[in-house]
Amino acid sequence: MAFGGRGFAGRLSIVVSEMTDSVQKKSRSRADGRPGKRERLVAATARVVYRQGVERTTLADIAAEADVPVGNVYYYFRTKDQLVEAAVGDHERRLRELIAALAELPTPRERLRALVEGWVGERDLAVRYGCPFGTLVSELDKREDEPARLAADVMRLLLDWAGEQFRAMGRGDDARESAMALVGAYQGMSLLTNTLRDPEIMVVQGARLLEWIDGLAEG
Amino acid sequence: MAFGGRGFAGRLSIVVSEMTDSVQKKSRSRADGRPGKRERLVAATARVVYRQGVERTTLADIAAEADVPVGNVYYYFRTKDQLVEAAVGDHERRLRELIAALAELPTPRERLRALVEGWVGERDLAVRYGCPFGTLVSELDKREDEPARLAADVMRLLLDWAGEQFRAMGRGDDARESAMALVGAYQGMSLLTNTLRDPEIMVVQGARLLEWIDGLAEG
Amino acid sequence: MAFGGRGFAGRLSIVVSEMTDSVQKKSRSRADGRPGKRERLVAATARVVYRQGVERTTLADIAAEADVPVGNVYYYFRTKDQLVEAAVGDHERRLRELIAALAELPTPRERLRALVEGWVGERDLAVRYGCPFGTLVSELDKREDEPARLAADVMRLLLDWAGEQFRAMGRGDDARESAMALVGAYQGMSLLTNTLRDPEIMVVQGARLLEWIDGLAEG
Amino acid sequence: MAFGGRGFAGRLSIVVSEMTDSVQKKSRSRADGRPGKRERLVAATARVVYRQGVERTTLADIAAEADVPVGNVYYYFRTKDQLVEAAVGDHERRLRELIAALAELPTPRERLRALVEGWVGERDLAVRYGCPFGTLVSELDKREDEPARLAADVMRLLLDWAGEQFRAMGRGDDARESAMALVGAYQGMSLLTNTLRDPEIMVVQGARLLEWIDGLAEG
DNA sequence: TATGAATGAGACTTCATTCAT
DNA sequence: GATGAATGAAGTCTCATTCAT
Repeated sequence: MAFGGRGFAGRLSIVVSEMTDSVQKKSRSRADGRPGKRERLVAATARVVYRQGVERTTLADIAAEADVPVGNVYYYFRTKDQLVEAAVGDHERRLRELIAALAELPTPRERLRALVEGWVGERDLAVRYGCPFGTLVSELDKREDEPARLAADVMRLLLDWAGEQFRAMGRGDDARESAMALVGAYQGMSLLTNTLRDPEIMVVQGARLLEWIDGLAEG
Repeated sequence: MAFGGRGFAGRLSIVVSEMTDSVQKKSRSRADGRPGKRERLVAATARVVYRQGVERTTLADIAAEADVPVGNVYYYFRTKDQLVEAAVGDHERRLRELIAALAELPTPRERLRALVEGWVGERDLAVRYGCPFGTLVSELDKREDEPARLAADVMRLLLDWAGEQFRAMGRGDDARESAMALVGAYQGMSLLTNTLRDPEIMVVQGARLLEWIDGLAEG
Repeated sequence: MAFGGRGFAGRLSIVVSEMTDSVQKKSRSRADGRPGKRERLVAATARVVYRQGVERTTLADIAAEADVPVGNVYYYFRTKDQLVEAAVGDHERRLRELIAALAELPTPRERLRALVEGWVGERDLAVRYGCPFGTLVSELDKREDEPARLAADVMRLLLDWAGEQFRAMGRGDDARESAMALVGAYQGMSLLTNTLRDPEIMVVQGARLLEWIDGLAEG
Repeated sequence: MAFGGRGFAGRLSIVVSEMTDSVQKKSRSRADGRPGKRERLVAATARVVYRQGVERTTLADIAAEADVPVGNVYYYFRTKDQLVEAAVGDHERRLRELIAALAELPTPRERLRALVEGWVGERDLAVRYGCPFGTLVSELDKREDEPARLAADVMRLLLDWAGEQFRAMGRGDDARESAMALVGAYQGMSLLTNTLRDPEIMVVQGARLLEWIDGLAEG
């Protein structure tokens, strides 16, 4: 899930662009001007898996996207599954960054609004490949292994955060229910946007969500 | 998409059970007491793909599920993709049957309610594997081939039907928008139900949808 | 080898057309207006094998070309090899017909000339698929089984006949050698015509052969 | 095409033996005493295809002949066709080597003679499997793909070279025609030699070619 | 650490041949 | 005799993983 987007005063744009850009040769998290291979591999996995799905993605694809020799991948990750787990972890990292960014907004209502606006802002991505995290979860949910469990945890993180916002708005009774509705609606509209290749769906459904949020009484 | 469920006076239960049962050796669509192999293969594909996803499903899996020798599969389908296309077609068939069954209800509101109740009725399936059609679509959406296009068509069929119901309720202005919200909500809650392995999500979110439908003014 | 062609007063055109035409539904060697299935299968084999080569030709290809159900082929021929043998036999039959037709010409020189002219007349076939018999022989020669042996026999038949003509021209000493030169030249020019897809090669090299034949002293 | 043979002062024997020998474990183009795998695979392909034909040759055959695990073949060549293309390229390489060797002879007449003598010198090979290149071309000519086109190019290379020799002998008018006659004759006699399993055919027909070459006036 | 190369299990697919009716 | 369907061996190709250096 590109959990947030450009809507929130551009603050989330970097988070999103990570999902968009391919090999970044000029990052500078290391002396030689590139992120470490481990990071490159994780990011590459997230990106390629987003485009192709887990099963259709080969290690060769990932290695190529990360610009790392295939044989070298195994120095950092013992199996393909560990790479997938790391990619899930990457989604968690982005989610946490998003949450941190949203925390700067004064009210829970504004935070929720910014979240939705971010989603809508990413609609062009959703048109082609759906929700980066949702489509991954959907594929992993068929399985019952570590990657699947980790992915569920990340989903819980988002739901919990959203629940907290609703609670902070005074809706203690149905906070969790509302969180489910919010995130569920996002996942659903992402799927339809992707299936019908129509970005307007995100716009219209996003507006419905904003209206709903605005209409919620404080407590 | 197990498009409908047990909720509607049990009328849809057969439709749903197709997705649940495994090899049926005692069907009777042919003299020897079994459905034709072609049908068996299509149904088997839909079932196994639902459980494992398209890419993780091998022809051997399908052949075994259909109780057909692997080599024989190719007498009926020239490629794995054609099998997937046929499985998508099977989802369409089930959707059309569901729509036909719902047509017997007197008002659009009742039809929409029955649809939602059907979904909720299937929640145990959703808990383990998500929406049979939604998860398939999610996987196929990464592709740009015939199976993907066919799947999109089936999704459109459901959206169009739902749109008609809303229109028949006098909501010409936002009929399509409402259809998107309805189907999107179902897809979203199916995903969350599946991810969190919690059937209650379907119950609670289903109730929200019913409330929403009930609250819609006629025109 | 389309052993002869249109050159010889059109007499050989039928022989050749057999190689060209596809399914002939209006032949009348039987009451129902079609040749027997056995004949159809043999002719179809010769034709498809000519176009595709032995190994690339499947029984399904042959059955389709002969308009015979696949399962039925085995009533007439126990194996694919027997079909190939029969096709070789078909080439022999055509060669014998050609020889019989040529026998009507008064002198051996005229007979040899007619043979060459026939070959040149067939050049458009050779451009696309080479010599019908030569390419078959070339493929079978790698093998050491019955089809290969039969094919060699047919080649011998042609060489023997040509040798007789040269002998009848009084060239007892090198009759066989001349026959080899003649047939070899034909095979070679067919291959080059086919490889370069240039019918003019047949025309030019055919003219050389005619000159050579004309220049041979009687004894 | 074992384009040349032992006739030319033994100079071409190595070229030819490449076609004859099987797995060479004691070559020394690398430190470990074996040629690179890529080379081994190409050579093995040329050899096995020569013996069995393209279609009857499996990757397993090639891998075994090259002493390489089957799965490893695909590290070097992505498809069987690419292996065939490489084998065609190998024939081209041998042809170029032959041409280079022949270039050392002072006159075109001697070069053409040496070519023919080389062919005759290889007759034992031709007896069993025909012309290594001609039989390959014959099979590929039925197709219309890259291997077929490449093979045609190699044939053109030989024809062009031969044409140049005839031209250098002053036969500008019919140089190309003579080249066709020469190469065609070789292909034809190779086929007959192979079909009848008689090496004498090469001797006798080779002698005819030499006589012809000798009899050609300079200009 | 890094890397090209190697490996083998297993996937999809084809097809000659056989079977049941 | 005729036919659709069935069968299984074998072929091509992919890919996660391991190895040797």
